[in-house]
Amino acid sequence: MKKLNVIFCGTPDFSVPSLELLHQHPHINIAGVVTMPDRPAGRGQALKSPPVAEYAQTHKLPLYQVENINQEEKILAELESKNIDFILVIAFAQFLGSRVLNIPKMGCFNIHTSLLPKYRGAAPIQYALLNGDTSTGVSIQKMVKEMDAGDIVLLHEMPISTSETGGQLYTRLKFQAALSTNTLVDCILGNKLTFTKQDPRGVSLAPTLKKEDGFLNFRESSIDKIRNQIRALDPWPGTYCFLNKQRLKVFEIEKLARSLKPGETSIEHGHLAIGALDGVIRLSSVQLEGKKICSDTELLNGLKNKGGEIFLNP
RNA sequence: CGCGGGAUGGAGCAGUCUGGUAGCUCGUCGGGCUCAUAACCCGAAGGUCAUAGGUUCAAAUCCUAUUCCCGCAA
Repeated sequence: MKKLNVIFCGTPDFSVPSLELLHQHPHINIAGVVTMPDRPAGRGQALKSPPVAEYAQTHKLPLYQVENINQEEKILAELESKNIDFILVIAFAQFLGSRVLNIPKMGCFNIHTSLLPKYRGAAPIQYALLNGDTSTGVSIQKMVKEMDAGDIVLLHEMPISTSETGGQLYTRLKFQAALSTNTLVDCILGNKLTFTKQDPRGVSLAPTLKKEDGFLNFRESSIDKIRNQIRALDPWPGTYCFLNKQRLKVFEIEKLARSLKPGETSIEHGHLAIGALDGVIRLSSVQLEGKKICSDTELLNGLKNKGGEIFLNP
């Protein structure tokens, strides 16, 4: 059987297992890997390659690192000349213009980590958890010019456990995405692709999260909302409030059988407690800026100024 | 050299500026009180102050270098 020529577009570690399975597939030839440029990252701001770029370099795949593929005339012309069968896009972080969409004969397929048409956009995993959904999944859509609006080719539903964090779900979806990639390839090779239009009534959006989305507004939130916010945004961007004008990350909370007004705080019995809309929350695992994660009891043991209003807004 | 905080008994911290007996809140162990207790009272153990040099009569503290941890930013 003739090998299919494929271009892979992706950037973070999330994309790597899918690229790996694709690369190892006997009937696939990776004609190109497109990813973001190296960026300064982390403490010290050392230049760092995206994980997909590292994989491509290790396995000597043709690599294109570009800020915006749509503006790279030379690379576009080169890819157009390669007789590409399809393009696979996973967590690429770039929008594909019509010129790119028209490169492959079969079209461009995108792996999206929600059950489309739900949660179109950049942060579907977090939004599923923020909303307390009990299931999510992996969708593969045939890309069109509108973001995540293409016909559905493949759906795989997965249950979400009540205590699952964003990081844990991310990891599970990462490997399911790779399995779905394989299924997609099998469907293409067997000529068994089906295309299902997205139901416009089910569309919802999951726009890119900002740091401020991690701010815990106890005064105006229910306990369930706070709990979902904490697990959805763990490990990124993380959730926080303020303690004596210092940033305090919050990792775990408990419900306390006490009575406090929404926004009111208390530090009795070694508990850092604050009132939410429908009950009292204990911040049982926290981290002060520059410090390590510890329990609220440990934090209070070392705290000198234990009086007054301890939570402040930015 | 992106900005900044930190390393002190088992935990979280103070003490460092201004060098001179190792301190606080807990935990642990022993005892007491109590019907009882996560509560209260009394007592005890436990630290070569991250590492290596230097200054000094004397260094957790001042100087130099190194290692490790973390927040921001990306």
